[in-house]
Amino acid sequence: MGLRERKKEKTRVALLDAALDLFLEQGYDSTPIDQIAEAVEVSPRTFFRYFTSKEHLILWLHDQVEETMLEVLADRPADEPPFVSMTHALRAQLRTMEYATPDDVARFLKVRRLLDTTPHLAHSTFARAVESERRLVEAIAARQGVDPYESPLPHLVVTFVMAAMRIGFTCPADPPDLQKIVRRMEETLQLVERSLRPGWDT
Amino acid sequence: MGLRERKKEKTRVALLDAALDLFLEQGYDSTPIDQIAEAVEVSPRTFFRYFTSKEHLILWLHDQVEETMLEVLADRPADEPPFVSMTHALRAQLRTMEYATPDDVARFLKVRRLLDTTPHLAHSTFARAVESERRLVEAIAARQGVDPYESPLPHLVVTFVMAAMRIGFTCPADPPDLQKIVRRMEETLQLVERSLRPGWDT
DNA sequence: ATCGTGATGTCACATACTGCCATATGTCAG
DNA sequence: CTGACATATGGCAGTATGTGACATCACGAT
Repeated sequence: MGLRERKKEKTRVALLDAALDLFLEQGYDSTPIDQIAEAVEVSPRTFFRYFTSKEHLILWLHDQVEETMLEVLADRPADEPPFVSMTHALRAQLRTMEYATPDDVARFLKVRRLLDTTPHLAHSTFARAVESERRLVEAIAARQGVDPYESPLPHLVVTFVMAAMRIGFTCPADPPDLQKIVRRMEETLQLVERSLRPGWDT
Repeated sequence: MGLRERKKEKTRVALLDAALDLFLEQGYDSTPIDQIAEAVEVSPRTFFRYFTSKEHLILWLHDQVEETMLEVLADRPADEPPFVSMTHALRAQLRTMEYATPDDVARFLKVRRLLDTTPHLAHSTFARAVESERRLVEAIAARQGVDPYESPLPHLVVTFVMAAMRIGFTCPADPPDLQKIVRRMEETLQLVERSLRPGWDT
């Protein structure tokens, strides 16, 4: 990896970390872009070349999650029942979270805490989650060769599985503990699996 | 109802209708607030006294839906299984949509068409939907006397039922036909009911 | 008729973003 | 090592969203 790319990556992480700390310290709305740019000694104009908007700072981690889930989904055998594939994709993500680096864990928890105090950001996050689910639906529908806007089944499969993630994420972080969040997601997923009638998705 | 209130209501609807027509004509992003205010001969500052933001124009109808669902939920007998109460709340909403006034139907379909061409607005709408679900979860949890952040059950109940609404809403409106949308929501809800194992929510 | 309350308009202002062009810096070929 | 190219960055000007403060006007109760 060239010097250029490394430098860019460094700037991106620096902007993210500076922003998270400033947000937690003095509030999201009270932190202008200029201040974030100032903290990492970068022009405000440059900020928008790394993140399309202020919100995007918060959604960026989320985008990474979506990406890995789509990759796992693509690697599952094509003849596997879609619900099972989805549970695998979610569990792979849970494992990724369990074994994340301390820095990543810290960032995740900072975002999590921020969402508790800034409803607007929570909304954006859920909006992005819905968007992710739409892409997952399309992936599953494509694999089955059905039109996702004709059959509701792919949509239901995704909704049922992702419910576990959303519910686990919603429980208040007090104190913030990633392991606890992951465990709750796993428990909820098992509850969903138990609640469904065998063969419901055929 | 006094003249004052009637006038306010008239202004609100005028702003909404003018905005929807302008948005559909020339696009959401290309329509500044000033133009909407100009169209109903009101100062831009006044616009923000009726709608907290440009997005709020689109979310306003949605807020009405949430309100009626919460009311229906509150009227259901306390000993009814929560999942059944939720299905009643949703079906009440479906009936409201079926028998809406032509003006309301037109507004609904305009919003629906707008969401197809403006992803950003679709995101906001879904974010608001998640927020509504949160309030429904709290209502159901309160009725059962459980902490919604301890037990995942109220959350699952709401997610499962509202999935039908979301999926029905998502199908493309081509041509826009409210009856078709309502029918699709009802079908999906029945599919959800069939997919769940009896007694799953106890 | 009049007075108080609430709706509206006007102005000033902070902040989020965007386009444009000049400059600086990494990259690669010779 | 050097020059040419590509790309990242900075600065500036401009547009749009949203907010606070204050004056003015219209409705409504007495």
